[in-house]
This record gives sequence, structure tokens and C-alpha cells, in this order.
Amino acid sequence: MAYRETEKMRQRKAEARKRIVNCTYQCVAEGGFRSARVTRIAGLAGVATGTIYRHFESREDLFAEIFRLATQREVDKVAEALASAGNGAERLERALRQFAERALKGPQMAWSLIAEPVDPKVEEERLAYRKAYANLFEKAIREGIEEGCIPDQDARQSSTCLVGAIAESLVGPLSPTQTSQGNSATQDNNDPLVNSIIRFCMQGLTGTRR
Amino acid sequence: MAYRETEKMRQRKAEARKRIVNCTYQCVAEGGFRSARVTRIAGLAGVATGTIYRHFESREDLFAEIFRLATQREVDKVAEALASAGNGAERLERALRQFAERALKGPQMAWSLIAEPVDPKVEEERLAYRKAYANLFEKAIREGIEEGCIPDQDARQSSTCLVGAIAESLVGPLSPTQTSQGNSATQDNNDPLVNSIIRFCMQGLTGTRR
DNA sequence: GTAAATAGTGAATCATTATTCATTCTTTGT
DNA sequence: ACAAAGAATGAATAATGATTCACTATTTAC
Repeated sequence: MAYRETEKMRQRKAEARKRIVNCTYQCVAEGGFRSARVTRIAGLAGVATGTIYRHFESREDLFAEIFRLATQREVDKVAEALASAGNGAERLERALRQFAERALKGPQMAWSLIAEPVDPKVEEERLAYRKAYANLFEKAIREGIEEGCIPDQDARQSSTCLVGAIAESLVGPLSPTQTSQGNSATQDNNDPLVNSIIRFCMQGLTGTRR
Repeated sequence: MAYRETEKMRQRKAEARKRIVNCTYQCVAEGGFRSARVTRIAGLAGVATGTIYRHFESREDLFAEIFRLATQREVDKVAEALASAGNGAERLERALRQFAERALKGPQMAWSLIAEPVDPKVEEERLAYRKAYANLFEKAIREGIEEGCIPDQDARQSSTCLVGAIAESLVGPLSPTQTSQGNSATQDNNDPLVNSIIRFCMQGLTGTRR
């Protein structure tokens, strides 16, 4: 008959958690997972190191959550592009462009999501993330096949190839040793890198030169 | 006027070094880089831990060398396939098949080379390795373009996409959590996975359905 | 055989951070 | 105001394995 968790407390805790998440996100966006120290995160969030562990089982779990979060944003954007107007092929093209352009705009985070060496739990999230893209693409490919704008093919396999082709094409340009920041001025639709990635992908999909 | 390195000694050292390399290779082929312990390697090679360090600056350097070695074998095989008879498109197809089939035959090593999280120096080797493939493919694509069996395109970009598409397609099947060993009986030319990867790739290249 | 030089050894050290937990501080209900 | 419960703290700990280095053994040249 004394202390019982009250709404106020619940909120305060939720805020602290959110702060931790945000600061971790920031650290990762700055220097990737590997260099994000629990101590620094705690410092930024204005809590003690130990407090992190009242909210997350472990550093890895925290990272996994951050990965999921960052990932979800990207996947949502691609899903959005795929939900727009037009036939399957057109929508896929828009989605691929979205993916690539967003990555080039936030290169450090994109690199961390796509290629940074990470611990097993986070790597698992990465597999899920790639699968999520592949699933989205797969659906669109199937639709394209039904509509007749994409020839019949193993939609699952093709979607995996799309993910691989685009990710690989980005690894070089994104890798921290290469990146000198300045790519943020990327004009939409104009990056020749993005254009040639997309050409290959669409050709692989449709078997049609353009 | 006493000891001077003699041929006999040079050989003995070379042998020890080779033994270390071989044992490391074996460890990696069994459990990947991450789980390969310097102590165990030394034990297998029949030398003291410290001896490793008379031959290699650090564990990372040792690993980098093993990576280079393993990689060279694979790259050579692909180069060989690309040097065979036929037009560019045919040779590329053979090369892609070679790549995929060999990977499926030695899944743990292939996974380590393609997707295992590794330290920076080794990651650098991985970038070089992927670039080596891309270079080979690029050359073949250019030849194909000249021969007229592949339409004009950005050969460099296409080669990168090829590497990505094939690597991504293999990550799932290769990943240690998925692999239950048994794929070694892969009959040549018959694995449907390999076939559909290749179909996508060749289509992306030639813009021609088959 | 001897001394100089190098090679080999492996137990002890080191370095790095994530994680813990005894303690202090806050909140709550009476 | 008090006690019960929980939350927060952060200095101390722990765990892990790579790396070192003082020492021993071996090789060579004379």
C-alpha cells in the first residue's frame, strides 16, 4: 500500500526511453553502430549508463531496435512509392529510385543499414529488412505480371536480385571511406548513378531495352 | 660472424607459415572468421601462439591474407570461365554459374567471403574482391558489346549489379542458420536457384527474354 | 666448442567496454 | 510524515582473447 506505477511515471519513463532511442539514432547516424558507445548515448540522453539497461536488455537489443526503426522509415517510403499510380513497372521504377536517392541523401545511416558489419541480433534485423524490401518488390512484380507490363518470371527470385543489385551499387558510393558528405545536393531524377542502376534493374525485370 | 639466415631456415620458416595459413583456412572454412581463435590456429599448426606473430602483424592481417587467398581461387575460376570459348554473353553466363555453384558447394567459406561481418582490414579485402569480379565482368560485357551480342550500356554499372544480384541471391541460402550442409550434391546446371539468378542477370544484361 | 644471432615459446598482460549492483533518490498511498 | 516500492545512479567489475616479451632453444660461422 505505497508506491504503484502511475500514469505520470509511465509517461516519464516513456520519455526517457524515447530520448535514449533518439540519441542512439543520432550516434549511429553520425558514426555507425560500431562506434556508438553506451556511455556516450547515456550522456547525450541525460541519464546514467545503468538506466539504459532498465529500458533495454543489452546494447545489441538497443541497436536492434534502432535498426528496426530506421529501417521501417525506409521500407515505408518504398511501400508508398509502390502504392502510387501507374502500372507495376512504373511503380517499381519509382520505388527503386526512392530507395537509392534516400540512401544517397543520408549516406552514413544508409551504409550502416546496408553494409556496416554488425552483431548477430542486428544482422538478423538486416536480413528481415532486406526481406521486407524483397517482399514489397515481389508483390509489385506479380501485379506487373498480371497486368502484362512485366513478363512472367520467378517474382521472388527477381525481387532478391533487385535488392542485391541496388544495394551493391550503393555500397561503394556510400562507404564512409568514399563519402565526402557533399552528395546531399542530389537533384531528383538526375543522378546518373541512380539512372543506370535503374536501367539495369528494369531491364532485368522486363527484358526490354529503353 | 655467427648466425645468418640460410636457405634451410628460410624454407623451414616458409613451411611454418604455410602451415599457419592452411590451418587458419581450415578454421575459417569450418566456422567463419569470427570464431577462429588465434590459440586454436596455433595449436592446429603445431606452433606457439607467439609464433603466429612472427609471421603476421596481427590476427586481422592473418585473416586478410586468408581472405585474399580464398578469394583468389574463386576469382581465378570465374576468370577461367570467362576465358572459355563462345561470345561474351555465353561466357558471362558460364562465369555466373561457376560463381554460384562453387559458392553453394562450400557454403561456410562462401558465406564468410560474401556476407560474414568482418573487421575493417578484411572488409577492405572484401571490397577489393567484389571489385575484382566486377572488373572481370565489365571486361566481358565490353567484349560482348563489341561483338554485338550485348546491347550498349554502362558496363561498369552493369557489372556491379551482376555482383550484387548474385551475392544477394546467395546470402539467404548460404547463411549458416539456413544451411544444413547437404547441398554438396548440387548437380551441375540443375539447381533451379542458380538458373533463375542467371536468367535475371542475363536479361538485365541483354534485355532479351529467353 | 663457442659465441653471436635469430627463432620459438606461452604464461602473463593489456585493453576495451558492456554490464552489474549496492546504494541513493523519488514517488506514492495512507 | 512515513514506509513501501520502484527508479536511477555510476563506479567497480567482468569477460574475453589478442598481443606481448622475457626467456629458452636452435642455428650458424669460426
